[in-house]
Amino acid sequence: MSRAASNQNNATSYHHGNLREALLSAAVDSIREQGAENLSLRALARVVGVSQTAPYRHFADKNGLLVELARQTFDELSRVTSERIDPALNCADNLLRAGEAYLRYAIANPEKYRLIFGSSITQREQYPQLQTAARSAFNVLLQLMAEGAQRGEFLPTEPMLLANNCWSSIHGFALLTIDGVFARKEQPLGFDDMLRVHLQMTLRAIQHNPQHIQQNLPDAIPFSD
Amino acid sequence: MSRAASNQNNATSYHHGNLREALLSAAVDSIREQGAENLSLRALARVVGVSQTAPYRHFADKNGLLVELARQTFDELSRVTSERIDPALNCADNLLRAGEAYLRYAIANPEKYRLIFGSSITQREQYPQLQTAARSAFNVLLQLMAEGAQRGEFLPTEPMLLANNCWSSIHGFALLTIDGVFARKEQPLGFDDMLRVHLQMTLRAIQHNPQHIQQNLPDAIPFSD
DNA sequence: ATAGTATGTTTTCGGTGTAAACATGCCGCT
DNA sequence: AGCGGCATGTTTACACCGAAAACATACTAT
Repeated sequence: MSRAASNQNNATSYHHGNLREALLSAAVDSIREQGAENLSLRALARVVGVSQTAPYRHFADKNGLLVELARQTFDELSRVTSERIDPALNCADNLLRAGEAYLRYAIANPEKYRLIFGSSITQREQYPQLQTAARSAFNVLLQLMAEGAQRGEFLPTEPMLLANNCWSSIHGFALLTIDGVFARKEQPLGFDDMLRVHLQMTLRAIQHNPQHIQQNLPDAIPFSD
Repeated sequence: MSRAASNQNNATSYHHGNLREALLSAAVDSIREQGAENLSLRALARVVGVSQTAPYRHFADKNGLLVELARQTFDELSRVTSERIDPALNCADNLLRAGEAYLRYAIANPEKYRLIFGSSITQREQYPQLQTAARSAFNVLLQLMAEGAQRGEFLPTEPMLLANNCWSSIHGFALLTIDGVFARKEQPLGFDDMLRVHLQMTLRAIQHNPQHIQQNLPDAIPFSD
């Protein structure tokens, strides 16, 4: 609010006043439209109305800008998932709720989701902020697994193994959906039902008590006979 | 063998004689080393020893070359998975076998695997050969699901829903592994065991009879107590 | 008021994809 | 055998990109 707001969009001023945020915002628009692969710093500069090298005052290079976007995306993922976890509910339901939030975020923001996992960003290991944000997002899941295992809802094994499985399953579903790989016209269900069925099966993979399975399944998975 | 072989590597000949295959081979090397994002047609031409626009005689554009590589990769995936399916075995075991072959191929060829799903290739819908190859690979899984459901090994629901779940789970695991996202030093198991545990859980998600679950699990999933 | 510094610009380099016009030489037909 | 057409490769050219270096501007703290 202090300086940036007082100066933003003043066409005659030499200093933009808000360039960093303006670039990030334009970058989000750009990757939404053409993907992170096609992001051009020069094009961003043009959109924002600034010289082609001005972005380098705010980001070491193109990769640096992408890293910042990815960091924000991990934080948003942490938020939407942890928001849906309610300590009053059991872990199975919390997994379904957080999983659905995760998938809906990924599918609503496909290019941002691709960005945080894809290979557009290089040398991730050199950006500790990025590692930290990613780890925080994973910890939401890991903690849920630990609690579920402890409470006997999930298999009594290492929470890391449970988390790896859940994350793989949900991550894979997100990407296959985003990439349009599921042949939509051949699907027996609409997308919302598909999503819930997938999450139910994902839960089933790690649930401990078979009677839970018998109780839960018929609600969500349509049987053929 | 006919003309290409008789003329290959003749340094003095104007015509390369083998350019298409030489480019594809060089492209595989290149994406193995630097990823598909960094593939440069000009660099390929240089490696092969040909002018920078010669590749355009064999591929409409860079995307066309990548599409051909992707098509080959899908075919290889179809082969390695279907090779491991043995009609004499039950469907659960066949899923574990084919799943392991799929994962090992993906992990041994990370850049090729990324290529076939990532966004390096654009306008996939314009390449029917690519769609066909992808569909063939998926059909290996889909047919296994149909048989498993019919035999009562898997949940009695639409094979497509079973296949979506398995594929998501295995695909997600492959990508998280390839992308180095699993924090390796925090894993309680070595990679081979991690892989088998994941496949067991993936199977568990769709297995019908709880007693199968009780039988199968202790073999592969280490319990904490 | 002014010095220092953060920010933005100009210029320049080497790299890329790819279109257009041109050169070469293999293959089939007479 | 010779010749013409066509597949294949080359030259040249253009517009774009990331990024480094030297320079210009104006905000901020003293």
